[in-house]
Amino acid sequence: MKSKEITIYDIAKELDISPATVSRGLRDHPAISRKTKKKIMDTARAMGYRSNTFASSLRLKRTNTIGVIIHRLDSYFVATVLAGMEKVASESGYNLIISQSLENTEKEIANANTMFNSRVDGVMASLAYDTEDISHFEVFIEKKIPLLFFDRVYKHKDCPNVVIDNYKAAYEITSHLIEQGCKKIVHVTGNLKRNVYADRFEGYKKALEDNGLKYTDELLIINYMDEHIGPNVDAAKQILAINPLPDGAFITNDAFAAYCMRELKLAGISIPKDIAIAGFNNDPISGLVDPNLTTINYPSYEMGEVAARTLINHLREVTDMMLTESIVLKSEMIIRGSSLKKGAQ
Amino acid sequence: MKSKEITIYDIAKELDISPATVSRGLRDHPAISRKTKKKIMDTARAMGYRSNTFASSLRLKRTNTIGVIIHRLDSYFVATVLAGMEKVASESGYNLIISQSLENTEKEIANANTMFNSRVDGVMASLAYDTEDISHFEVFIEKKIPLLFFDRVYKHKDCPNVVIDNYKAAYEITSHLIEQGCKKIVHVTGNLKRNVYADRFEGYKKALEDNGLKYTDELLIINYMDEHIGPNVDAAKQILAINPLPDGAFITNDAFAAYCMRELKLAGISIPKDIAIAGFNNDPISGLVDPNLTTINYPSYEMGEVAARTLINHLREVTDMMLTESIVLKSEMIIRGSSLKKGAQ
DNA sequence: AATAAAATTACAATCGGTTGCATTTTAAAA
DNA sequence: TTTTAAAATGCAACCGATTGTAATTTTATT
Repeated sequence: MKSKEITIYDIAKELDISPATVSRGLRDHPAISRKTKKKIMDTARAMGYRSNTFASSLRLKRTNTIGVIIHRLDSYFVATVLAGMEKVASESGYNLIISQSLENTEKEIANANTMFNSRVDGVMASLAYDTEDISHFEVFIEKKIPLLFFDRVYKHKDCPNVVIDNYKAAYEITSHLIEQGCKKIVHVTGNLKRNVYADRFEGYKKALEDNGLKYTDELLIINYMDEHIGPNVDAAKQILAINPLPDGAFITNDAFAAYCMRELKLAGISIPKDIAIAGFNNDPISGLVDPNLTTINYPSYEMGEVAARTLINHLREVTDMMLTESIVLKSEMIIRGSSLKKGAQ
Repeated sequence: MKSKEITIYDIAKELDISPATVSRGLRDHPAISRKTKKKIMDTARAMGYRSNTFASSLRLKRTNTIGVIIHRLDSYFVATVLAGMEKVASESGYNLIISQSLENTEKEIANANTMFNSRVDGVMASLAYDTEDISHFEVFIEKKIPLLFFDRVYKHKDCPNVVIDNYKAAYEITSHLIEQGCKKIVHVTGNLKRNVYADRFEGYKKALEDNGLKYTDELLIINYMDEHIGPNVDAAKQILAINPLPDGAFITNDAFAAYCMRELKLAGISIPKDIAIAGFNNDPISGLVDPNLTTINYPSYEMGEVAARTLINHLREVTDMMLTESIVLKSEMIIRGSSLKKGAQ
């Protein structure tokens, strides 16, 4: 004998008014008098009424739900972005539906379809490792469902994106390594088709060039960049295989850099004396490894907040996000022991 | 001119049959002939039909959505649990709505209400740091919406929980410290009202007792256990303030333990020689700090999978989870350098 | 070919909230 | 008191899928 669900019809009957008035009263419609509104509100509370979102969504064609597609939940960076998004969304009365592609394009396509069928009001996405064709996102654009990319973005005229200046950050941190005396800096990074890695690579190369250092392909180590394959030794091994040994390494992920550092240390390399290391993200791990890791502070929580706020404001027609091409957040270098060949500053 | 949404009525008109047949055809109802079904399916695909979930939910009183309430997304442990949940849920056609309490009971209450109003089919929750009264969850129980707790659980006759044996794990790791020669072991942990911390505390005390060591309140350091307050030095300071200095520490969170280790090392303490350290969770950080941290492997991803599977099977009436009181997952100790006073094994 | 049985398909009500427009009530003006 | 305007409320259709029951068609049986 489950307690029956209360509807506006029940409230209407109770107060002997029409359901339409109840509906308007509950939504604070101006055509309803103060007095009636109060009666309705009170009765609704007393009877334990809760609005049926489906009936409402069915009528209004809105869900107050935002879909988020990310590559994986269990990454410090992603979890932090999500935390920021969730905060803003929940403050604004939106629910978040989150799904992970696990770096797999097939799954990303499936997720996009699920979101589409769930009729989310908007979508925030960060692409999987090797997604190139984004036609699975076209459905949103066609149906005018706002779509926004963050971090791993795709430049599309109908999709704003929220990013940091990866090029500049990479340029800056590479320059720092050079300034510390590095002459041969390897770059460990991910799939160069992804904007984040491509931009960092360009920044890195430009810094070398501007400082009279020559870039050769030998210096580029492409890696899967997965924090979760556990102690990854491949990259470290590849570094060690280079002859003569590099004296600097710019690794585009702190967790990954931490694993490399461990392997290098095990191989008897001294950091930063033999090789100076710089990471990316300002993962908490960067402050815990020995020596502490020089890195780029990536405002992940803020990125989540900004992305969510931008999308929600657009949904509410507060602002038109389609006027925006991209939002670039501030990032800054954090210099720590792992790169200080010249000794502490 | 946004393309109009296709409904079963459109398909019905196109094929000159009734909407009822279309509905049944799409859901593979046995009363519809093979031939008609095929026609319906093909036309639906051709016309770009997508089912309207609200209309369906309104009718069926189901949402295929599961609510998850956690304390915070940006915690390694939580993110990993969520990853496991998301995997299982998405495989089974369920969406996950995730909201974080940020360790705040007020927000947890608000989240529970949102979930309730969103009419989730079921809920998985891990309690906030100091939630004691769980009456905000009673609505689910009253409305027979299955509710399951994981990790930070609350024993309630209508709510199964998924946990590890915190008592045993703590007993084991404390015994290990003792076996390594520790005579004075401090315990750094969280709010003892939370089962996870209470159970670990009991296991720790029992291990001391069984080995003839005396427990005194001086050895207990209660801390907020937040990985995100950044370099937390309080606990480390408190340890250093104890006279004579302890020779062992069991800290119930790896990230937290890592921060403590850093502070202790800065204070000139040698680990494990002066103080042996043990953590909890098997956070990746445990394998990166120096020395590597002895810890308990907490099967977080598996916990997420198990919790989600249990709830979904219940929703699908495959199994009746209400027959289960709790599911205890295996955990095991991982011995690493931070606790090996007697040298590597 | 006639009839019964089985297999398909259609009708119409339902789920609960929303909203354009019509109607009633109340207040203000004449 | 009557007229008119403004404010408040009600009517009824609609959103799209589902389903019990009735109606129709097909197939099998004699």
